[in-house]
Amino acid sequence: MEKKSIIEEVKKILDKHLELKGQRKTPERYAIINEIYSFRHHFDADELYSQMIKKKYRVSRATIYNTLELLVSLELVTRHVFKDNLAKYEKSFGFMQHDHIILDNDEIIEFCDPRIQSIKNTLEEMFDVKIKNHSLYFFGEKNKK
Amino acid sequence: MEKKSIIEEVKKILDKHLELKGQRKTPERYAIINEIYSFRHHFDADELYSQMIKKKYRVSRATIYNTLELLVSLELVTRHVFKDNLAKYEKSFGFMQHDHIILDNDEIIEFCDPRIQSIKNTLEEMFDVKIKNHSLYFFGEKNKK
DNA sequence: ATGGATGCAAACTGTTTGCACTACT
DNA sequence: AGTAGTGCAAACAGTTTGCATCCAT
Repeated sequence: MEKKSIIEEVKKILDKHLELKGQRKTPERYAIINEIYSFRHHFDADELYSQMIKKKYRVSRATIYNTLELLVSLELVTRHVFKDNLAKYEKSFGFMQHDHIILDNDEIIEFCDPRIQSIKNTLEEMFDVKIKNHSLYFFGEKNKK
Repeated sequence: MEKKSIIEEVKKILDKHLELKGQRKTPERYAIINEIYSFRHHFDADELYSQMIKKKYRVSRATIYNTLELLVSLELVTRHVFKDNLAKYEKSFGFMQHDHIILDNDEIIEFCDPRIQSIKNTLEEMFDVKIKNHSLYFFGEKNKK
């Protein structure tokens, strides 16, 4: 049994979803997810757009935004709002879920803490709600040594 | 010894700050903080502006935004971004600090959990950073009974 | 062939900025 | 009197929308 690469699996998930929903398998959708999974870190809509234009793809901002929305709904991409009025995105399939520390110099530290899950569990019970996701950012600065 | 009302204390803090920094004690600044502390829940810049116009104050959006920024920096007001592209504000002096659960129907539940503090402490030690504040939102929906 | 998806540009929305005027110190 | 702060409107930036066209089915 062969291990599939992440991008292969991701495309398969997209494929399945499009078939199931009767949506079209346009080349743009695959080009965009391909590009997204080539990014190492966070990116914004315009960075994605520019990079695709530079690589001679023919895409529009509208399609970028449409596709990002689709991929976020499939949880293949995660959306962040670190600063105001600028959504950042991040590939999120096959990677460990994590939260972020945003430093003054715009450096971003990723971390994972199980206590956030236990807070979630407490809240679900306490308020009789189903929690679907969360957004957690700590803001700070490096200690001078 | 007499107990001061919250709005009195808040105005005194603003007063002290303005004196210390040599900034002017304009009537707009006091009118705005007065208005803010009359709101029971979260509000956005435009709600604040509209309410003040309705009450026949003469203020501009520029001053609203300037003053909100000032008050946030003094930690007399807290700024949230529940949805994109819309900052919400909330009075924050003399009230217990808390985080939020945002439900699908836009209902907002406030909660307080000490584990978030302990996560903060862990992170400060682990990454040698000083964390100044955080933003935590859970998103979910009410359970059907 | 048909209508879902795209590209393009214009519209939109919350916020910021420039500038002339006002009023606090 | 001098200048920080204001009101106003125009500018701005990221995102959304309307519409003609295209192309996956």
